[in-house]
Amino acid sequence: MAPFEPLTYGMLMPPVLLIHGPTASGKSALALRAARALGGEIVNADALQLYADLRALSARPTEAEMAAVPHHLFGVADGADGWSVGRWARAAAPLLDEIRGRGRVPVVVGGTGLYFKALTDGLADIPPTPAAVRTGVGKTFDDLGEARFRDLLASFDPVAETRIAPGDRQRLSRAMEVLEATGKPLTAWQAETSPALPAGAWRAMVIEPDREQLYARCDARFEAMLADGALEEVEALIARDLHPDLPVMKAVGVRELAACLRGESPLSEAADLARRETRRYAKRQLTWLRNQTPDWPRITQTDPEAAWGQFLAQGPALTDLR
RNA sequence: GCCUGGGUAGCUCAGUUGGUAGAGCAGCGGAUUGAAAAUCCGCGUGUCGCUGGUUCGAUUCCGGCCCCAGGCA
Repeated sequence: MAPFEPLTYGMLMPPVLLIHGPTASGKSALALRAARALGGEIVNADALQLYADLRALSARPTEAEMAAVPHHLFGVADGADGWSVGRWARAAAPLLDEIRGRGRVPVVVGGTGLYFKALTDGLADIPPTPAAVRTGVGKTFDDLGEARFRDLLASFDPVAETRIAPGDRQRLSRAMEVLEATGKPLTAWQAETSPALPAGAWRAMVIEPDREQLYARCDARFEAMLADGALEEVEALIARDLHPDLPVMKAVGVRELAACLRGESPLSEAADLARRETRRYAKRQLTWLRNQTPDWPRITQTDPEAAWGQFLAQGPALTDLR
């Protein structure tokens, strides 16, 4: 791994450290360890830890942990207010600059691969689309059916239509939505993308534990979440009667625990299903890591001390990060 | 010890009138540009309990053995 190249802007700005890994892999603890070693501040890159509503179920760091080291973008959003990659990136980019400007190392940690990609590869600079356009497009999709919807999309943005897999209503709708809201094809926007972080400005690592061990940790952690009040949390969340399409409502465990609270299934069954969904989620993350960040250094240890040692052993000297 | 039923995929099971087998669930692989804990695509992963026999060929038929469940002793 090459040492950091001098940054092109600002002089001697500390680099950004990115810590990515599947759920329950020990990311938060490692981030804490890294932040302590580097004089860093932790920045959340997890789509669900953004929301104030889900403390236990999203495995957000504890109050004590957040007090020990500065933490940013944890629990800052209201569940009724759905965030997106774009919104996160618009909040994170200036924050990273600000932290670095103070001479501190931002330690970006989370399980949302797309968020990291927005940093390292960039995100198309598409203006937010009005909610009305989105609902309208959804209705059009229902009215036309996928085949005719695709034909319509293809007449304006054939590249997008070809690229999107069969049945992927979400992406087909998004392509149409951007077209309608901006008058410009999604793929044209995407072609103009540039990274938010310059290539030499960051160092990354991926925690990739043995799968069996990871699944066991997922199972154990769900039990801990229940003990930590996850059920009560979901009860409060469903009492808000939010729109089911909002990201908070899609967090792993919400649907299962809500069914249990409605008396539709015993807790043991809800927990079984939630654990299964957690494992599936972890598997999807592993697929992302393997294929989207193949050249990021691998950490196999889940213990923070051991993991940090593993990182130092395969990266540049600690001084290069400071 | 005897009788009956059963041993086939990780689990629950189906099936093959003899040509090495298939469902559900679990699982695995992949895609991923503003819902990404989302959304979508793809894939049976197997000493058919063991061992002899009959047969060109046995998971299937026959014998023996082992294991599990229930019943009788």
